[in-house]
Amino acid sequence: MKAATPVVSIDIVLLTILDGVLHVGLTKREREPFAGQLALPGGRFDIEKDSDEYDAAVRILREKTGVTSPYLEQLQTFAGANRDPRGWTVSIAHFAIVHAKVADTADARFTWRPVESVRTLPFDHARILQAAVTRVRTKSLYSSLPVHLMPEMFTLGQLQAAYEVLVGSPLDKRSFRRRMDELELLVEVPGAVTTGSGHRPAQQYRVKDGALGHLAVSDSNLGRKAA
Amino acid sequence: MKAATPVVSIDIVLLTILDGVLHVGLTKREREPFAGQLALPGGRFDIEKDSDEYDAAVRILREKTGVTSPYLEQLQTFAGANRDPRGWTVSIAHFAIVHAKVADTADARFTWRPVESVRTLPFDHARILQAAVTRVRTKSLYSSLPVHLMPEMFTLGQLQAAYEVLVGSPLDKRSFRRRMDELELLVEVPGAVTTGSGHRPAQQYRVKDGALGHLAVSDSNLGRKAA
DNA sequence: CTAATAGTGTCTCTTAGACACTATAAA
DNA sequence: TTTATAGTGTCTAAGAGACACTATTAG
Repeated sequence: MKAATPVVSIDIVLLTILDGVLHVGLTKREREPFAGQLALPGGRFDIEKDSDEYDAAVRILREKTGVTSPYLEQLQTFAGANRDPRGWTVSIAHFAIVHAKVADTADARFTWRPVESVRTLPFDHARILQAAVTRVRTKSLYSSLPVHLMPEMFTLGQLQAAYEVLVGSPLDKRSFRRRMDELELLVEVPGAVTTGSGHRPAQQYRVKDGALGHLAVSDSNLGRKAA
Repeated sequence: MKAATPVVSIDIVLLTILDGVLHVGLTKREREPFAGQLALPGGRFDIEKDSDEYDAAVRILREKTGVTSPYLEQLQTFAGANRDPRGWTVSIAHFAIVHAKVADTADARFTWRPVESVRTLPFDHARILQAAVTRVRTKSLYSSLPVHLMPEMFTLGQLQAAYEVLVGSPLDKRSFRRRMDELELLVEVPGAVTTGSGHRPAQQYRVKDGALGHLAVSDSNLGRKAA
């Protein structure tokens, strides 16, 4: 343990919504410490392959989970002597968001767990998860981040449901639609309408070309109902 | 160059306001590469002394600059193959804010430069500086971050001037004062009044006990005048 | 008296939140 | 006909921005 420089790794908090509940993707650890336990997917830099930390995060996410996320962002770096029993370590934490369809394609090694049901995790992964969830909830209040939870086509009702899961409270339907309209982020898919649902069909939307990648931001409170 | 794990360091963007202009603190590099050039102060972890990355940043800031900042925050981690000619490196960037009086106490090795006049810096330090300035400006719009640029006692006029430097545009005096009032962050210092200034004296204020350390946040736009 | 900053209220406009009914399809 | 969701307009209240004058001190 006399390495002059600590070991650096990347850990990824992968989030999605399944059955209306926020889930986090976990992998079973193959090695000690904590072998066999569920933990955040992570890995080391490959200084041959990775040109920067974003590259590395994309590669690690793909290799460990089979998922390619359209939304991947650096969260925060956690470093210290007490987070890993092997000694001083550094973790550059990221978070990623995928929609349920992509979530289904994840590896078998991979498990989705409702965020609320995850009590303990190895290392300081519970703290990292906590930080990621807080960040996602906060960003959902003032940005279009939740559209990344949507498949290519979706209805406004589905999108509102995603916002509600992330924000954690019900939103006013008309205020929500007004806001989405003002963001000018979505376009109707002509003729595409949900069907076979036993009620009035809904117009489907997709994200405007080029509008994804940078988040649309607004000052609004999304028509969140008061407590 | 075959280290399996990259070298990790901490770099710090230290900011203050001197003569009404935002300045960054730079140190002359003693070693290659870029020996003799001005760069952001930085250093390596000391896994004996530092218990986490915040600890390390505090220590490095103190050792390299002689400054102890009441405000120090992790900014972002920059990693990659092309940021340092020696190979793959990782820098956990932080930013710190001090008021002008503290700035004066900095080491002789240490130089303050107007942010706008800094064109090039070694490594990717120009990019790190850019990111820090952007973060500080953004946070100034909706939080009380600029009070950390103030000495213990200060007038509302001085505080407004600091906000204006960070935000980059003039603020409406009455809207600004109303906002400060609503934040309930400041208290008058009884009897303390500026004097000898050739004009009406001003009430001095200090930050309320315990109110520092977490930023007061508001949704307002600070009475910023429209462009 | 002049110069320079401190300090103080009100109006208006924008924006967010609250609210209820009709429309449409499947069973 | 029932059930379930889609879709649509307006009012109101709160908050932010804009605005002009008096007060006080040093020189």
